[in-house]
Amino acid sequence: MNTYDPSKIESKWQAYWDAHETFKTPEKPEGPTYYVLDMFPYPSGSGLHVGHPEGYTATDIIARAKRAQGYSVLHPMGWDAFGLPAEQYAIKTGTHPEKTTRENVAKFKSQLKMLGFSYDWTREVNTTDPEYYRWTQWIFLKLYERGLAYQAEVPVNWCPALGTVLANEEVVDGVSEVGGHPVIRRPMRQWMLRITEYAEQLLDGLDELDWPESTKAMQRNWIGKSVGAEIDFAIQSTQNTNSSDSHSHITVFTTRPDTLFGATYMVLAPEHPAVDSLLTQDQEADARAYIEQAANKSDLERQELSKVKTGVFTGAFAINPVTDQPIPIWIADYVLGHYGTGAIMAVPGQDERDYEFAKAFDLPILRTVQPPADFEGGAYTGDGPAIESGFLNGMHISEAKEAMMDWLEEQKTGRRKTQYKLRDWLFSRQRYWGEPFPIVHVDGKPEPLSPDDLPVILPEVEDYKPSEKGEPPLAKATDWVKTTFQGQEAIRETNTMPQWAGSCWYYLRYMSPNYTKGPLDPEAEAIWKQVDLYIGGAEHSVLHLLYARFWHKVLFDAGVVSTSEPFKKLVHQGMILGELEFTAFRHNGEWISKKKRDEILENDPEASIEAVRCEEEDVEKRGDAFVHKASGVAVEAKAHKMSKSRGNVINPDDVVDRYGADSLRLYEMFMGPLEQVKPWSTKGVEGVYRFLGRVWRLMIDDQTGQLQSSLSDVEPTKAQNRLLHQTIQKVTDDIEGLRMNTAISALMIFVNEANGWETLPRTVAERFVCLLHPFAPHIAEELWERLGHEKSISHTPWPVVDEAFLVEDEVTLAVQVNGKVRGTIEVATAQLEDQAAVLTLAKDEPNVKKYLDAGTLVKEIYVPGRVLNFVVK
RNA sequence: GCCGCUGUGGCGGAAUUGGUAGACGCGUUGGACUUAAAAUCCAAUUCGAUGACAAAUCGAGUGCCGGUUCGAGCCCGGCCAGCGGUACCA
Repeated sequence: MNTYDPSKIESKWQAYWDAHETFKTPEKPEGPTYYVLDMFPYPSGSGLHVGHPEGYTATDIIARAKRAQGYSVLHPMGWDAFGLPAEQYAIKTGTHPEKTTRENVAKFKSQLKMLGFSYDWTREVNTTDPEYYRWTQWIFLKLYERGLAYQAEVPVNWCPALGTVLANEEVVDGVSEVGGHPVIRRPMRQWMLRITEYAEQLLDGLDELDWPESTKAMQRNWIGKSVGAEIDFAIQSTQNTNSSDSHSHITVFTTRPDTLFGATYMVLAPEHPAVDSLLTQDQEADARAYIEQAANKSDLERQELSKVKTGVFTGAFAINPVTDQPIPIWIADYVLGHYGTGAIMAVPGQDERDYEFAKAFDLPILRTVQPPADFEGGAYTGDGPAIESGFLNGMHISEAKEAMMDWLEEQKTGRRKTQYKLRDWLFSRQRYWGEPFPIVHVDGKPEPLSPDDLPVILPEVEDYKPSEKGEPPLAKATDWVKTTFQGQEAIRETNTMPQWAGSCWYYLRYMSPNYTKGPLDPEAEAIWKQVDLYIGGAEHSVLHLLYARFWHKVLFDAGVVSTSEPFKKLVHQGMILGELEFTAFRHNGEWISKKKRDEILENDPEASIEAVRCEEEDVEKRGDAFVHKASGVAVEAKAHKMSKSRGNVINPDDVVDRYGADSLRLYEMFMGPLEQVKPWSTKGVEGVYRFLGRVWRLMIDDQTGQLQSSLSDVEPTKAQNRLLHQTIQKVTDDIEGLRMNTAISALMIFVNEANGWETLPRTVAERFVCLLHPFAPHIAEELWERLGHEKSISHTPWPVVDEAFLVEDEVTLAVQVNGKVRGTIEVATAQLEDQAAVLTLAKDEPNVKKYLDAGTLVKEIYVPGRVLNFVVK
């Protein structure tokens, strides 16, 4: 083995690491600790795609570098293995999901090992393992005990095709996120978690987190805090309402109490409980028809039809508490039943939606905030002095709000109120492959099991389908369902928990995966506390990350953990797209430009347009666009998402086969910034593969397989030391900042330079290998061994920068005239502070002199060591 | 619409604090080695102009328009485009 052959060295070192438990986490860490975590994968049947190794390589580099820097590192991996695909496969084929899961886990694990990640595999967790989910159930009991888990009959998103209820977050555009099946609303008895109780804390906690701004913004948006007031509107008594159980008043929520004088009508959601009692006889038929219609609309229809406002008058009136005037009460589906009180005061003068509705139904519009003179729109939502508003007149919005809320509270007809968009978490699913609830029902009343009765193990069932009625598959395990509780007959809860449950706390289990007295060992918790760095996809910005924060805060309040947030720093890796593709378009046999195509499609979405894939050599760049050489039309140049149907999927196994794991790792890190979306380039992989070949030949003579004769035990020269230490500094800083692409660039610069050296001092070579090792661990181990070391490089201390070597004798200084560089001068480092000498030197530079002579020197600016600028007129 | 992010060569991207724009890699071109090819190595490569060649010099240039500054890819104001999220949340 003389030339660089990744297939041989990679399997060799993977076997070595396994045999020596090289990456075992110290049980009793000394010195600083570092917990670096990947979002654990759902082990799907299709195996790893190239997106997985991106984040995993980044965390692995951090883990390896931190170990070398003397940290005790916790770097584990596991499986988020409950979930729909295995269950649907079971429904189709009858294969037990446990079997599918076991096989998929084995496949994933071997693929991860193939990439050389330094996980401590002795800490592997699997959410479907009864010894894991017993603690998921235990945490549920904690939630129950603290009043945070309850049952409710709620309208839920029922998906007939999947046979289950979905959380709001799992419904996208009215269809299921998984599979794209239609979803309808239907009331069912469900388990709920009171996440709303933690809304304020979940919001506040974000401020202290080192997370992407976009993710924090999404969570803030999701929690949706609004500060305002509740206002009670009395119902005007009339003889002709049709019900006797009359509501005496209706409460609305508003963020604009300052506009109360402009509230000219009121709107209830069709689901509002007071609707029945308000309808007058002449309005009843119309109103009931409308309510019926609204109830039957799916979410999708409600969204599609939302362009036009619809509604119906109830016949009843409410009294505006500040004007004492009666205002009509309407029903409309633009008011949501589940937000606020399900009723609003409509202020068409200052609210776009109310304005549209008022226009459509000819309701009075009153402006109570003075818009600027040039304002032309309908509703004015900006600031201005209050008008037509009695005691508020002249006040601006914020002042008027306070004054009105004070008045409402004095009158006892309203109160300050904070409202959240966040709703309680629908926590049950009618599925088989999930955690059973530790709950039994005695005479219809839920009873929590004792922690000693855990785990409640998933029973075997004949088939995995839910019943027609929507009963969960577990209901079919009749022997299991029938049980006793404290001597009484009882039936078990047959719902299971959603997939999010297991991932809400897995990062805690890694700290003490075999602990039997609780979800985690308090001693281990005291050591690791929280995740220092968490890397995973942005698609989990809200769901997983919000739910995990919620559970963590509950566990904090319960005294189980000592920190209030689970993930200190969070980074999302960007998606990897397919290779750049050029597409030309043809319409009726004629080549058309991309722009033309868009125009045609806009007028006629059905138009038949042929997309023709072009090779790179058939296109050229002209101006801003790429042009098809043969026809001269602009083509589309785009990297597309990888997909089977497009045929642009890159399989990591193939890349490893051809170039090795080190090249795949290195390439994925070299592509660009971690967080960024980036197109794949197979040529790029070849580039880093060539780099590793150069590294190999820098130290190994590929004729003989021996160490290069240039390698010797000599003292490094000044220049060699400088380059080495520059590289150490750059690589160390860049790893810390997760700038892997520029760290690799620094390694390349080193090798390019060192290739030209007659001798390569051994100490320099060794330290370079140390720097390379987190990125390309296999080749680094092999070179380290060949350099004569017996112990793995993984435990070799990280090279330290010696600043003394970074100092140069001479620096090149740019000399500008009027901000343009006109020449450079060499200045001895010692002389840099001597402004007069530097200026003299600069003025003598021939090209600079030319410009100085052409005008009058009016100003000299010198930033020592940086730049010199002459201003000439 | 609203929120967030991003616009730099033929391509992926550097420029960490306002101080020589284009590091590093890909591609391309030329050369060396070779009977030849592969592999490898060396050199050039933002665009344009001047230059026989070269050295060199000049002009333009970081999505667009304007501003601040001795100096702007970076700061400020106004746009445009793309990506992601969200959408009657009162």
